[in-house]
Amino acid sequence: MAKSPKSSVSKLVPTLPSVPGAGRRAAYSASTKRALVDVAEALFTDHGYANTSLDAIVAGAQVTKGALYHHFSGKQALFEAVFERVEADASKSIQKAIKSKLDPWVKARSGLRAFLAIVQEPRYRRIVVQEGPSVLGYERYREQEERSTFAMVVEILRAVLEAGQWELDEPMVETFARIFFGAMSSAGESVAGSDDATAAAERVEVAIGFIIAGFQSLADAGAAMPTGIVRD
Amino acid sequence: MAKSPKSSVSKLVPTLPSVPGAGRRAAYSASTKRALVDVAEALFTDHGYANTSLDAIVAGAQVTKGALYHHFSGKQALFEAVFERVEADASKSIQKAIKSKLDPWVKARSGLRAFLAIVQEPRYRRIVVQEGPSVLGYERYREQEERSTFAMVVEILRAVLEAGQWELDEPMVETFARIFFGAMSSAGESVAGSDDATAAAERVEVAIGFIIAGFQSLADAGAAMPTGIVRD
DNA sequence: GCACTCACATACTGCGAGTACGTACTAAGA
DNA sequence: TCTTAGTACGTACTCGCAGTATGTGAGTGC
Repeated sequence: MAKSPKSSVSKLVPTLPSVPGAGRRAAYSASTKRALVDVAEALFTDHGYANTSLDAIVAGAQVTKGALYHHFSGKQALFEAVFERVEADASKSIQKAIKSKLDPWVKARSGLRAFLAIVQEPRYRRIVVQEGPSVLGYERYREQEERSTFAMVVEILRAVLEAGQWELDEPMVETFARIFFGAMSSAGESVAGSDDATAAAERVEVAIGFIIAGFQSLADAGAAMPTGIVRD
Repeated sequence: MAKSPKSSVSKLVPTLPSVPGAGRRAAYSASTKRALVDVAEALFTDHGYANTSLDAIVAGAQVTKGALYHHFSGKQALFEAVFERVEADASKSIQKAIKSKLDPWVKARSGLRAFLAIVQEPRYRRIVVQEGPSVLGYERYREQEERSTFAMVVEILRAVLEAGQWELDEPMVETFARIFFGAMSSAGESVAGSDDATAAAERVEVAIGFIIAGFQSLADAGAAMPTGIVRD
Protein backbone atom coordinates (compact mmCIF):
# COMPACT_ATOMS: atom_id res chain seq x y z
CA MET A 1 0.00 0.00 0.00
CA ALA A 2 2.48 2.59 1.25
CA LYS A 3 1.04 5.91 0.27
CA SER A 4 3.66 8.48 -0.63
CA PRO A 5 5.01 10.17 2.50
CA LYS A 6 3.65 13.62 1.74
CA SER A 7 3.37 14.27 5.44
CA SER A 8 7.09 13.94 6.05
CA VAL A 9 7.72 16.71 3.56
CA SER A 10 5.33 19.04 5.31
CA LYS A 11 7.40 19.20 8.48
CA LEU A 12 9.48 22.26 7.88
CA VAL A 13 11.88 21.69 5.04
CA PRO A 14 15.38 22.66 6.16
CA THR A 15 17.34 25.24 4.18
CA LEU A 16 18.60 22.55 1.97
CA PRO A 17 22.25 21.55 1.99
CA SER A 18 23.65 23.68 4.81
CA VAL A 19 25.30 20.63 6.36
CA PRO A 20 28.62 18.96 5.58
CA GLY A 21 27.04 15.63 4.65
CA ALA A 22 25.20 17.63 2.05
CA GLY A 23 22.48 16.59 -0.34
CA ARG A 24 18.73 16.86 0.08
CA ARG A 25 18.74 13.35 1.41
CA ALA A 26 20.95 14.02 4.38
CA ALA A 27 19.19 17.30 5.08
CA TYR A 28 15.77 15.66 5.26
CA SER A 29 17.15 12.92 7.41
CA ALA A 30 18.70 15.32 9.89
CA SER A 31 15.47 17.22 9.96
CA THR A 32 13.33 14.25 10.95
CA LYS A 33 15.87 13.17 13.49
CA ARG A 34 15.77 16.59 15.09
CA ALA A 35 11.99 16.58 14.98
CA LEU A 36 11.95 13.28 16.85
CA VAL A 37 14.31 14.56 19.52
CA ASP A 38 12.35 17.79 19.84
CA VAL A 39 9.02 16.07 20.32
CA ALA A 40 10.51 13.45 22.60
CA GLU A 41 12.05 16.12 24.78
CA ALA A 42 8.73 17.88 25.17
CA LEU A 43 6.76 14.73 25.91
CA PHE A 44 9.34 13.23 28.25
CA THR A 45 9.43 16.49 30.14
CA ASP A 46 5.67 16.72 30.46
CA HIS A 47 4.68 13.13 31.08
CA GLY A 48 7.87 11.32 32.03
CA TYR A 49 9.66 8.51 30.29
CA ALA A 50 7.37 5.63 31.18
CA ASN A 51 4.19 7.55 30.45
CA THR A 52 5.30 8.61 27.00
CA SER A 53 4.56 6.14 24.22
CA LEU A 54 6.60 5.95 21.07
CA ASP A 55 3.34 6.21 19.15
CA ALA A 56 2.76 9.61 20.70
CA ILE A 57 6.26 10.73 19.80
CA VAL A 58 6.12 9.66 16.18
CA ALA A 59 2.65 11.17 15.86
CA GLY A 60 3.97 14.47 17.18
CA ALA A 61 6.90 14.37 14.79
CA GLN A 62 4.59 13.40 11.93
CA VAL A 63 6.49 10.25 11.12
CA THR A 64 6.08 6.56 11.91
CA LYS A 65 7.87 4.04 14.07
CA GLY A 66 9.91 2.97 11.08
CA ALA A 67 11.58 6.37 11.03
CA LEU A 68 12.20 6.28 14.74
CA TYR A 69 13.80 2.86 14.68
CA HIS A 70 15.86 3.88 11.69
CA HIS A 71 17.47 6.69 13.63
CA PHE A 72 17.53 5.19 17.11
CA SER A 73 17.99 1.68 18.37
CA GLY A 74 15.06 2.04 20.74
CA LYS A 75 13.23 4.15 23.26
CA GLN A 76 16.18 4.34 25.60
CA ALA A 77 18.53 5.50 22.87
CA LEU A 78 16.08 8.25 21.97
CA PHE A 79 15.97 9.30 25.59
CA GLU A 80 19.73 9.37 25.71
CA ALA A 81 19.82 11.68 22.69
CA VAL A 82 17.43 14.02 24.47
CA PHE A 83 19.44 13.73 27.66
CA GLU A 84 22.68 14.61 25.93
CA ARG A 85 21.21 17.67 24.32
CA VAL A 86 19.75 18.98 27.54
CA GLU A 87 23.03 18.38 29.31
CA ALA A 88 24.99 20.03 26.53
CA ASP A 89 22.77 23.10 26.68
CA ALA A 90 23.19 23.30 30.43
CA SER A 91 26.90 22.91 30.12
CA LYS A 92 27.14 25.66 27.52
CA SER A 93 25.07 27.95 29.66
CA ILE A 94 27.35 27.52 32.65
CA GLN A 95 30.43 27.78 30.49
CA LYS A 96 29.16 31.07 29.16
CA ALA A 97 28.56 32.35 32.67
CA ILE A 98 31.97 31.53 34.07
CA LYS A 99 34.32 32.27 31.21
CA SER A 100 35.71 35.79 31.31
CA LYS A 101 35.48 35.69 35.10
CA LEU A 102 39.03 35.87 36.37
CA ASP A 103 38.64 35.83 40.13
CA PRO A 104 37.97 32.23 41.08
CA TRP A 105 35.51 33.16 43.83
CA VAL A 106 33.51 35.27 41.44
CA LYS A 107 33.73 32.43 38.98
CA ALA A 108 32.34 30.04 41.57
CA ARG A 109 29.51 32.34 42.45
CA SER A 110 28.61 32.93 38.82
CA GLY A 111 28.68 29.23 38.12
CA LEU A 112 26.40 28.60 41.06
CA ARG A 113 23.91 31.18 39.84
CA ALA A 114 23.92 29.72 36.36
CA PHE A 115 23.36 26.26 37.72
CA LEU A 116 20.54 27.37 39.97
CA ALA A 117 18.86 28.91 36.94
CA ILE A 118 19.23 25.76 34.89
CA VAL A 119 17.96 23.43 37.53
CA GLN A 120 14.73 25.37 37.56
CA GLU A 121 14.07 24.50 33.95
CA PRO A 122 11.48 21.69 33.86
CA ARG A 123 13.31 19.78 31.17
CA TYR A 124 16.55 19.68 33.11
CA ARG A 125 14.84 18.67 36.32
CA ARG A 126 12.76 15.96 34.75
CA ILE A 127 15.10 14.53 32.18
CA VAL A 128 18.48 14.87 33.83
CA VAL A 129 17.88 14.93 37.56
CA GLN A 130 14.75 12.89 37.96
CA GLU A 131 14.61 10.30 35.19
CA GLY A 132 18.23 10.23 34.08
CA PRO A 133 19.65 7.91 36.71
CA SER A 134 16.77 5.51 36.45
CA VAL A 135 16.45 5.32 32.67
CA LEU A 136 20.12 5.35 31.72
CA GLY A 137 21.31 3.37 34.68
CA TYR A 138 23.83 4.82 37.06
CA GLU A 139 26.87 3.98 35.04
CA ARG A 140 25.84 5.71 31.84
CA TYR A 141 24.37 8.57 33.83
CA ARG A 142 27.64 9.18 35.58
CA GLU A 143 29.61 8.96 32.37
CA GLN A 144 27.41 11.61 30.81
CA GLU A 145 27.54 13.98 33.74
CA GLU A 146 31.25 13.47 34.08
CA ARG A 147 31.96 15.22 30.81
CA SER A 148 29.44 18.02 31.07
CA THR A 149 27.98 19.70 34.14
CA PHE A 150 30.15 17.89 36.60
CA ALA A 151 33.23 18.88 34.61
CA MET A 152 32.29 22.51 35.19
CA VAL A 153 32.28 21.99 38.93
CA VAL A 154 35.70 20.40 38.80
CA GLU A 155 37.02 23.27 36.72
CA ILE A 156 35.73 25.87 39.15
CA LEU A 157 36.94 23.93 42.12
CA ARG A 158 40.45 23.71 40.74
CA ALA A 159 40.55 27.45 40.23
CA VAL A 160 39.44 28.04 43.80
CA LEU A 161 41.90 25.55 45.24
CA GLU A 162 44.74 27.06 43.31
CA ALA A 163 43.87 30.54 44.52
CA GLY A 164 43.64 29.31 48.10
CA GLN A 165 47.11 27.76 47.86
CA TRP A 166 45.65 24.41 48.75
CA GLU A 167 47.05 21.26 47.36
CA LEU A 168 44.94 18.18 46.97
CA ASP A 169 45.54 14.93 45.24
CA GLU A 170 43.23 13.86 42.43
CA PRO A 171 40.88 11.61 44.39
CA MET A 172 40.35 14.34 46.94
CA VAL A 173 39.50 16.92 44.29
CA GLU A 174 37.05 14.44 42.87
CA THR A 175 35.52 13.94 46.29
CA PHE A 176 35.09 17.64 46.94
CA ALA A 177 33.63 18.12 43.49
CA ARG A 178 31.12 15.36 44.13
CA ILE A 179 30.10 16.91 47.38
CA PHE A 180 29.59 20.33 45.89
CA PHE A 181 27.85 18.95 42.89
CA GLY A 182 25.44 16.99 45.05
CA ALA A 183 24.87 19.96 47.29
CA MET A 184 24.07 22.15 44.34
CA SER A 185 21.76 19.62 42.73
CA SER A 186 19.84 19.09 45.91
CA ALA A 187 19.75 22.79 46.61
CA GLY A 188 18.53 23.36 43.11
CA GLU A 189 15.69 20.98 43.71
CA SER A 190 14.73 22.86 46.80
CA VAL A 191 14.74 26.05 44.78
CA ALA A 192 12.69 24.59 41.97
CA GLY A 193 10.17 23.12 44.35
CA SER A 194 9.81 26.30 46.35
CA ASP A 195 6.92 28.72 46.19
CA ASP A 196 9.21 31.69 45.88
CA ALA A 197 12.05 30.50 43.69
CA THR A 198 13.91 33.78 43.82
CA ALA A 199 14.00 33.88 47.59
CA ALA A 200 14.97 30.21 47.72
CA ALA A 201 17.80 30.79 45.27
CA GLU A 202 19.08 33.60 47.44
CA ARG A 203 19.00 31.39 50.50
CA VAL A 204 21.03 28.78 48.67
CA GLU A 205 23.55 31.38 47.64
CA VAL A 206 23.82 32.58 51.20
CA ALA A 207 24.22 29.07 52.54
CA ILE A 208 26.87 28.05 50.06
CA GLY A 209 28.48 31.43 50.44
CA PHE A 210 28.73 30.70 54.12
CA ILE A 211 30.42 27.41 53.48
CA ILE A 212 32.86 29.15 51.19
CA ALA A 213 33.41 31.80 53.82
CA GLY A 214 34.37 29.01 56.16
CA PHE A 215 36.99 27.89 53.67
CA GLN A 216 38.33 31.38 53.39
CA SER A 217 38.43 31.67 57.15
CA LEU A 218 40.51 28.54 57.31
CA ALA A 219 42.74 29.86 54.60
CA ASP A 220 43.26 33.09 56.49
CA ALA A 221 44.09 31.10 59.58
CA GLY A 222 46.69 29.30 57.53
CA ALA A 223 45.07 25.93 57.83
CA ALA A 224 46.32 23.04 55.75
CA MET A 225 44.08 20.51 54.16
CA PRO A 226 43.72 17.63 56.55
CA THR A 227 45.41 14.51 55.31
CA GLY A 228 44.34 12.16 58.04
CA ILE A 229 40.94 11.28 59.30
CA VAL A 230 39.69 12.73 62.56
CA ARG A 231 38.30 10.14 64.89
CA ASP A 232 35.65 10.75 67.54
CA MET B 1 -11.17 -24.75 38.30
CA ALA B 2 -9.27 -23.12 41.13
CA LYS B 3 -7.18 -25.85 42.64
CA SER B 4 -6.82 -25.52 46.39
CA PRO B 5 -4.01 -23.11 47.25
CA LYS B 6 -1.73 -25.67 48.80
CA SER B 7 1.24 -23.68 47.61
CA SER B 8 0.30 -20.59 49.56
CA VAL B 9 0.42 -22.59 52.75
CA SER B 10 3.91 -23.79 52.05
CA LYS B 11 5.45 -20.32 52.31
CA LEU B 12 6.47 -20.22 55.92
CA VAL B 13 3.48 -20.20 58.20
CA PRO B 14 3.78 -17.37 60.70
CA THR B 15 3.63 -18.04 64.43
CA LEU B 16 -0.06 -17.71 64.30
CA PRO B 17 -1.89 -14.84 65.97
CA SER B 18 0.95 -12.63 67.17
CA VAL B 19 -0.69 -9.56 65.65
CA PRO B 20 -3.42 -7.27 66.98
CA GLY B 21 -5.85 -8.02 64.17
CA ALA B 22 -5.56 -11.61 65.29
CA GLY B 23 -6.97 -14.75 63.76
CA ARG B 24 -5.33 -17.22 61.40
CA ARG B 25 -6.87 -15.31 58.56
CA ALA B 26 -5.09 -12.05 59.30
CA ALA B 27 -1.87 -13.84 60.09
CA TYR B 28 -1.79 -15.60 56.74
CA SER B 29 -2.65 -12.38 55.02
CA ALA B 30 0.15 -10.46 56.66
CA SER B 31 2.51 -13.27 55.78
CA THR B 32 1.77 -13.18 52.06
CA LYS B 33 1.95 -9.42 52.02
CA ARG B 34 5.38 -9.54 53.59
CA ALA B 35 6.46 -12.23 51.16
CA LEU B 36 5.43 -10.01 48.27
CA VAL B 37 7.35 -7.05 49.61
CA ASP B 38 10.38 -9.21 50.34
CA VAL B 39 10.54 -10.67 46.86
CA ALA B 40 9.76 -7.34 45.25
CA GLU B 41 12.58 -5.69 47.16
CA ALA B 42 15.05 -8.31 46.01
CA LEU B 43 13.97 -8.20 42.37
CA PHE B 44 13.70 -4.43 42.19
CA THR B 45 17.17 -4.17 43.66
CA ASP B 46 18.67 -6.65 41.23
CA HIS B 47 16.91 -5.80 38.00
CA GLY B 48 15.33 -2.40 38.54
CA TYR B 49 11.69 -1.40 38.53
CA ALA B 50 11.00 -1.50 34.79
CA ASN B 51 12.80 -4.78 34.26
CA THR B 52 10.92 -6.59 36.99
CA SER B 53 7.62 -8.12 35.95
CA LEU B 54 4.79 -8.69 38.37
CA ASP B 55 4.69 -12.26 37.15
CA ALA B 56 8.23 -12.74 38.40
CA ILE B 57 7.35 -11.25 41.76
CA VAL B 58 4.27 -13.36 42.35
CA ALA B 59 6.16 -16.43 41.19
CA GLY B 60 8.91 -15.70 43.69
CA ALA B 61 6.39 -15.18 46.46
CA GLN B 62 4.52 -18.33 45.41
CA VAL B 63 1.24 -16.56 44.92
CA THR B 64 -0.65 -15.18 41.93
CA LYS B 65 -1.50 -11.76 40.63
CA GLY B 66 -4.83 -11.95 42.39
CA ALA B 67 -3.03 -11.88 45.72
CA LEU B 68 -0.84 -8.99 44.65
CA TYR B 69 -3.74 -6.88 43.48
CA HIS B 70 -5.62 -7.71 46.62
CA HIS B 71 -2.91 -6.18 48.78
CA PHE B 72 -1.67 -3.43 46.49
CA SER B 73 -3.40 -1.19 44.01
CA GLY B 74 -0.69 -1.81 41.43
CA LYS B 75 2.99 -2.11 40.67
CA GLN B 76 3.76 1.39 41.83
CA ALA B 77 2.03 0.88 45.16
CA LEU B 78 4.08 -2.25 45.71
CA PHE B 79 7.24 -0.32 44.95
CA GLU B 80 6.20 2.34 47.41
CA ALA B 81 5.77 -0.27 50.11
CA VAL B 82 9.27 -1.52 49.42
CA PHE B 83 10.58 2.04 49.34
CA GLU B 84 9.05 2.87 52.69
CA ARG B 85 10.54 -0.16 54.33
CA VAL B 86 14.03 0.50 53.00
CA GLU B 87 13.78 4.12 54.10
CA ALA B 88 12.49 3.15 57.50
CA ASP B 89 15.36 0.74 58.01
CA ALA B 90 17.85 3.39 57.00
CA SER B 91 16.25 5.89 59.30
CA LYS B 92 16.37 3.49 62.23
CA SER B 93 19.98 2.70 61.55
CA ILE B 94 20.96 6.35 61.65
CA GLN B 95 18.79 7.00 64.65
CA LYS B 96 20.57 4.21 66.47
CA ALA B 97 23.95 5.66 65.59
CA ILE B 98 23.28 9.20 66.75
CA LYS B 99 21.19 8.75 69.86
CA SER B 100 23.25 8.64 73.03
CA LYS B 101 25.76 10.97 71.39
CA LEU B 102 25.65 14.19 73.35
CA ASP B 103 28.22 16.36 71.63
CA PRO B 104 26.58 17.67 68.46
CA TRP B 105 29.77 17.46 66.41
CA VAL B 106 30.24 13.85 67.39
CA LYS B 107 26.61 13.32 66.60
CA ALA B 108 27.08 14.79 63.16
CA ARG B 109 30.11 12.67 62.48
CA SER B 110 28.39 9.51 63.65
CA GLY B 111 25.37 10.29 61.54
CA LEU B 112 27.55 10.81 58.52
CA ARG B 113 29.28 7.48 59.03
CA ALA B 114 25.98 5.69 59.41
CA PHE B 115 24.66 7.30 56.27
CA LEU B 116 27.76 6.44 54.29
CA ALA B 117 27.34 2.84 55.36
CA ILE B 118 23.70 2.77 54.32
CA VAL B 119 24.22 4.34 50.95
CA GLN B 120 26.56 1.51 50.09
CA GLU B 121 23.76 -1.03 50.46
CA PRO B 122 22.56 -1.98 46.99
CA ARG B 123 18.91 -1.86 47.95
CA TYR B 124 19.14 1.69 49.26
CA ARG B 125 21.10 2.91 46.26
CA ARG B 126 18.84 1.31 43.73
CA ILE B 127 15.42 1.72 45.31
CA VAL B 128 15.73 5.02 47.12
CA VAL B 129 18.42 6.99 45.34
CA GLN B 130 18.22 5.73 41.80
CA GLU B 131 14.67 4.65 41.09
CA GLY B 132 12.77 6.45 43.81
CA PRO B 133 12.49 9.89 42.23
CA SER B 134 11.53 8.48 38.87
CA VAL B 135 9.00 5.87 39.98
CA LEU B 136 7.30 7.79 42.77
CA GLY B 137 7.55 11.17 41.15
CA TYR B 138 9.36 13.98 42.84
CA GLU B 139 6.50 15.05 45.05
CA ARG B 140 5.91 11.71 46.71
CA TYR B 141 9.62 11.07 46.84
CA ARG B 142 10.20 14.27 48.73
CA GLU B 143 7.33 13.60 51.11
CA GLN B 144 8.80 10.23 51.97
CA GLU B 145 12.31 11.49 52.49
CA GLU B 146 11.06 14.43 54.47
CA ARG B 147 9.91 12.26 57.32
CA SER B 148 12.75 9.77 57.39
CA THR B 149 16.37 10.21 56.38
CA PHE B 150 16.10 13.90 55.70
CA ALA B 151 14.54 14.42 59.11
CA MET B 152 17.69 12.99 60.66
CA VAL B 153 19.81 15.57 58.90
CA VAL B 154 17.61 18.35 60.15
CA GLU B 155 17.82 17.03 63.68
CA ILE B 156 21.58 16.86 63.62
CA LEU B 157 21.86 20.25 62.00
CA ARG B 158 19.73 21.85 64.69
CA ALA B 159 21.93 20.39 67.37
CA VAL B 160 25.04 21.75 65.68
CA LEU B 161 23.54 25.18 65.14
CA GLU B 162 22.42 25.41 68.73
CA ALA B 163 25.88 24.50 69.94
CA GLY B 164 27.43 27.08 67.65
CA GLN B 165 25.16 29.77 69.05
CA TRP B 166 23.88 30.43 65.55
CA GLU B 167 20.36 31.48 64.94
CA LEU B 168 18.64 30.73 61.68
CA ASP B 169 15.07 31.02 60.61
CA GLU B 170 13.21 27.96 59.45
CA PRO B 171 13.67 28.33 55.70
CA MET B 172 17.38 28.76 56.19
CA VAL B 173 17.68 25.63 58.30
CA GLU B 174 15.78 23.82 55.60
CA THR B 175 18.16 25.13 52.98
CA PHE B 176 21.24 24.08 54.87
CA ALA B 177 19.76 20.68 55.52
CA ARG B 178 19.03 20.24 51.81
CA ILE B 179 22.56 21.16 50.93
CA PHE B 180 24.08 18.75 53.40
CA PHE B 181 21.68 16.03 52.47
CA GLY B 182 22.49 16.42 48.80
CA ALA B 183 26.18 16.52 49.52
CA MET B 184 25.97 13.35 51.54
CA SER B 185 23.87 11.51 48.97
CA SER B 186 26.20 12.43 46.17
CA ALA B 187 29.23 11.64 48.26
CA GLY B 188 27.65 8.34 49.14
CA GLU B 189 27.28 7.53 45.50
CA SER B 190 30.91 8.28 44.92
CA VAL B 191 31.76 5.95 47.77
CA ALA B 192 29.53 3.17 46.55
CA GLY B 193 30.84 3.46 43.01
CA SER B 194 34.45 3.48 44.09
CA ASP B 195 36.88 0.61 43.82
CA ASP B 196 38.07 1.05 47.36
CA ALA B 197 34.95 1.96 49.29
CA THR B 198 36.71 2.29 52.60
CA ALA B 199 39.25 4.77 51.30
CA ALA B 200 36.54 6.69 49.51
CA ALA B 201 34.46 6.87 52.66
CA GLU B 202 37.43 8.27 54.52
CA ARG B 203 37.94 10.92 51.86
CA VAL B 204 34.33 11.95 52.20
CA GLU B 205 34.67 12.18 55.94
CA VAL B 206 37.76 14.31 55.54
CA ALA B 207 36.07 16.58 53.02
CA ILE B 208 32.94 17.11 55.04
CA GLY B 209 35.05 17.37 58.15
CA PHE B 210 36.90 20.19 56.46
CA ILE B 211 33.66 21.99 55.70
CA ILE B 212 32.62 21.62 59.28
CA ALA B 213 36.03 22.86 60.39
CA GLY B 214 35.35 25.96 58.32
CA PHE B 215 32.16 26.47 60.25
CA GLN B 216 33.97 26.11 63.52
CA SER B 217 36.61 28.51 62.37
CA LEU B 218 33.93 31.06 61.63
CA ALA B 219 32.37 30.42 64.99
CA ASP B 220 35.68 30.96 66.72
CA ALA B 221 36.12 34.17 64.81
CA GLY B 222 32.74 35.21 66.12
CA ALA B 223 31.12 35.38 62.73
CA ALA B 224 27.41 35.85 62.44
CA MET B 225 25.25 34.09 59.95
CA PRO B 226 24.92 36.35 56.96
CA THR B 227 21.43 37.64 56.50
CA GLY B 228 21.91 39.40 53.21
CA ILE B 229 23.22 38.16 49.95
CA VAL B 230 26.71 38.98 48.84
CA ARG B 231 26.91 40.36 45.35
CA ASP B 232 29.89 40.07 43.04
C1' DG C 1 -24.93 -24.82 61.11
C1' DC C 2 -25.34 -20.85 58.10
C1' DA C 3 -24.47 -16.71 55.74
C1' DC C 4 -20.97 -13.74 54.63
C1' DT C 5 -16.74 -11.85 53.45
C1' DC C 6 -12.00 -12.06 53.04
C1' DA C 7 -7.94 -13.73 50.71
C1' DC C 8 -6.76 -15.29 47.27
C1' DA C 9 -6.66 -18.04 42.07
C1' DT C 10 -7.75 -18.03 36.93
C1' DA C 11 -8.55 -16.26 32.60
C1' DC C 12 -8.78 -12.60 29.85
C1' DT C 13 -7.94 -7.68 27.65
C1' DG C 14 -5.47 -3.87 25.85
C1' DC C 15 -1.53 -1.22 25.34
C1' DG C 16 2.89 -0.48 23.88
C1' DA C 17 7.86 -1.70 22.63
C1' DG C 18 10.16 -3.92 19.28
C1' DT C 19 10.55 -6.52 14.53
C1' DA C 20 10.11 -8.04 9.69
C1' DC C 21 9.50 -6.59 5.53
C1' DG C 22 8.09 -3.67 1.76
C1' DT C 23 8.76 0.66 -0.98
C1' DA C 24 9.78 5.31 -2.78
C1' DC C 25 13.26 8.39 -3.50
C1' DT C 26 18.00 9.66 -4.38
C1' DA C 27 22.85 9.87 -5.29
C1' DA C 28 26.49 7.86 -8.11
C1' DG C 29 28.29 5.38 -11.98
C1' DA C 30 28.04 3.85 -16.98
C1' DT D 1 19.71 9.11 -19.44
C1' DC D 2 19.18 4.77 -17.63
C1' DT D 3 20.52 1.61 -14.22
C1' DT D 4 21.71 0.21 -9.63
C1' DA D 5 22.44 0.25 -4.93
C1' DG D 6 21.35 1.95 -0.70
C1' DT D 7 19.05 5.07 2.32
C1' DA D 8 15.06 6.66 4.72
C1' DC D 9 11.44 5.79 5.75
C1' DG D 10 6.08 3.32 6.03
C1' DT D 11 3.04 -0.84 7.30
C1' DA D 12 1.68 -4.68 9.64
C1' DC D 13 2.55 -7.77 12.79
C1' DT D 14 4.22 -10.20 17.49
C1' DC D 15 4.94 -10.70 22.17
C1' DG D 16 5.41 -9.32 26.95
C1' DC D 17 3.26 -7.38 30.62
C1' DA D 18 0.21 -4.34 33.69
C1' DG D 19 -4.22 -4.34 34.87
C1' DT D 20 -9.24 -6.35 35.19
C1' DA D 21 -13.31 -9.31 35.70
C1' DT D 22 -14.85 -12.99 37.86
C1' DG D 23 -14.89 -17.25 40.38
C1' DT D 24 -14.12 -19.98 44.77
C1' DG D 25 -12.93 -22.04 49.05
C1' DA D 26 -11.47 -21.28 53.65
C1' DG D 27 -12.24 -18.49 58.00
C1' DT D 28 -15.33 -15.78 60.90
C1' DG D 29 -19.32 -13.88 63.33
C1' DC D 30 -23.98 -15.11 64.68
